[in-house]
Amino acid sequence: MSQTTTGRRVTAADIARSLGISRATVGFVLNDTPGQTISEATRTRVLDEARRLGYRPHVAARALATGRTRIVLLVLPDWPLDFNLRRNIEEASLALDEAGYALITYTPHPTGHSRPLWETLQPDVVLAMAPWAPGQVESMRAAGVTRIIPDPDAPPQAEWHEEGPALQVGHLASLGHRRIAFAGSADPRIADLVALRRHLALEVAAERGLEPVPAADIDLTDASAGAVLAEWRAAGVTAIAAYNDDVATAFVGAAQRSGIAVPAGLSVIGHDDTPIASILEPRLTTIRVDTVGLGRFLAELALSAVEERPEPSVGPELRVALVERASTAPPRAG
Amino acid sequence: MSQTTTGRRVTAADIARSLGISRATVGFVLNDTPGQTISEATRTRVLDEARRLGYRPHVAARALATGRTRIVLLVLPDWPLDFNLRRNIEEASLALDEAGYALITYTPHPTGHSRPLWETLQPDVVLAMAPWAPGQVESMRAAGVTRIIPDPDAPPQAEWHEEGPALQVGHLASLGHRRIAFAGSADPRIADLVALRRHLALEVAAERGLEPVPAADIDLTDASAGAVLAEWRAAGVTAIAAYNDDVATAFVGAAQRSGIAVPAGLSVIGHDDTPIASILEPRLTTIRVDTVGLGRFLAELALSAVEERPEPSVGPELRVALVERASTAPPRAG
DNA sequence: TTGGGTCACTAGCGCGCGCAAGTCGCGTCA
DNA sequence: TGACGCGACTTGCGCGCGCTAGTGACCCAA
Repeated sequence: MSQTTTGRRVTAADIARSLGISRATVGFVLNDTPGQTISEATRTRVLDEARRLGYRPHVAARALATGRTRIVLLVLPDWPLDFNLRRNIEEASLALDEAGYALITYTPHPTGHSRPLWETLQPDVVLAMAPWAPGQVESMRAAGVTRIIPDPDAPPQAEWHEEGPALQVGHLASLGHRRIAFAGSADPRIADLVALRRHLALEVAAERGLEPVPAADIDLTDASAGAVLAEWRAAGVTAIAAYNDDVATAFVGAAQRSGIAVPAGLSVIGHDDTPIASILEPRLTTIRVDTVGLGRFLAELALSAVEERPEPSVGPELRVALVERASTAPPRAG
Repeated sequence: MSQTTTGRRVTAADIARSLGISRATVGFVLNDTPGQTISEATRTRVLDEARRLGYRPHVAARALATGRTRIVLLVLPDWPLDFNLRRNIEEASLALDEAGYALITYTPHPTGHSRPLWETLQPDVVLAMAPWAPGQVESMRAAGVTRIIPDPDAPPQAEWHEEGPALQVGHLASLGHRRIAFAGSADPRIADLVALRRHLALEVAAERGLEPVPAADIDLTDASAGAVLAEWRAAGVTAIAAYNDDVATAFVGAAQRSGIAVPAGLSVIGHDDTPIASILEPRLTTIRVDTVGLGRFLAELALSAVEERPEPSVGPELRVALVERASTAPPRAG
């Protein structure tokens, strides 16, 4: 028996009426309200009746009464959602769900004129993975959103968890490579992240006293990897650190097409450990990121904002890790 | 001056108080309530004051009062969101926004145990692009969702707007090709759509009295297109109709790698007219789908459900169109 | 016997909004 | 002159829920 039978939705008042008790009692039981003592008998009667009637709290009514919507809005950049990000979001969604919050993802489009979702949804928290664009913060504030992450008032701090490039370069260097190149993607939507990883790679190379790292961004949709590779080979490059596994794949393909064996003649290391990395021949050495941990961290961040407790610190389990496979090897002697 | 100044949110009552009029009048003005006569003077005073105070209606309160959330939930399959689909959604979102509805997209994940979004959001309409999975409909009904599209009670009807394969085969046949192959994608997530397009292609070929169409699904992540192509060539295939532009691209690449010129030695036609189609060399002949029209149609479908008016019929502008470029040509004589 | 202190509840307000029903003054027409 | 219609409002309820401020009944110590 549920609301479909009666046509009207089942409310807490229905439960109370059907049991001959007050609405407040029902509310206390259903919410486990602290500071209220309810006899075990009543408690189970309420719970059973709620189940029997198919009761579902009315979210709008609850939102009106509490002043919170229990919605977390995750603003995504206009990227192609890569494998990791998707798992990430899913994990965050799961963790938030357990805490009674719904995670909704949203990609504002520059050309679209539709009202941003934070106006229509009035979420408790708005979360983004990249810095806010100008105007967004004002728009959110005007819409009544008070909890915004990253905090627009805080000084810009170091990007999260970007230790992959250091691991890539470190690994290649420890194998004995001296001339390493960094390969990015030319997709304009991820330009910031590409630039960041490139910067970090160059930095680490300099610290380790390697020769200057040449860098180039390739277009995955054309054959530009081949041309870049030829250039780099001419310049004596023996290893490539790629922005992600897709870019790495493009270079492995280009190498094979020009008769260069991987890893004997060229080492390539990817980033993200996407499924393709372990399928490819040779299997890709890459950087694994802890998507599950990252997702939970994201959820924790949102919850800490809405429940006003201190921000979680990045745990050690969020660290990235090197996954050594078959696409890297010491440079050919001589 | 807005609610950020006072700390509390601005309500319609604030406007009324500040103007010395009743809350109802404010409501009538703000909603353009039909059947109410409001003097022009009062109307502008209310509107001005609302703007001055930075009034935003409280969505939860409105939802509680009206019984509708003005949310449309679009359930997406676990596909990689291709270019067209994204444009599609964006257009639908825009059209719905104009009508005062918010479009939220959601991908239920089989492994995720989080509550489906239709339970937490209580949307007015739930919309999907593919048939419902078992259990989903029950879950939605239990959550109180009454408007479900496609209607689970209606007999399964022909899929929307799938005329692309017929156009592909028709075009190739009219160029003089007699042995045409259909190339699908092996991605399991889009297996249904691939199967549908394959089926339609075979059907049209049979109708046109062509020789039986060989078909194969390739994995875009490996080199399987090359092997398939070799086989087809041996069987006398002169043209390929591809599931989408990506698959077409894979075959163009495979052909070039084995020294077959496109379109002189092999015709390839794609589907979707993604950006890559016009960039590739040779530029891809493909099928353009009216994403904008389709998006508006989707929005119209949702609105018709929520406002209980008849479903829109598919307009002629939603038809697919052949985009003739450089990857198809008559077969080589002899 | 009385006062105080649990325990297990109930009465009822407030959240912000939509809207049905009522009010009041003013012109119009028989 | 009174009935009536109409424009321009106001009064007030209800949506479903959370939760504060009670209210009895019962027990126990003084």
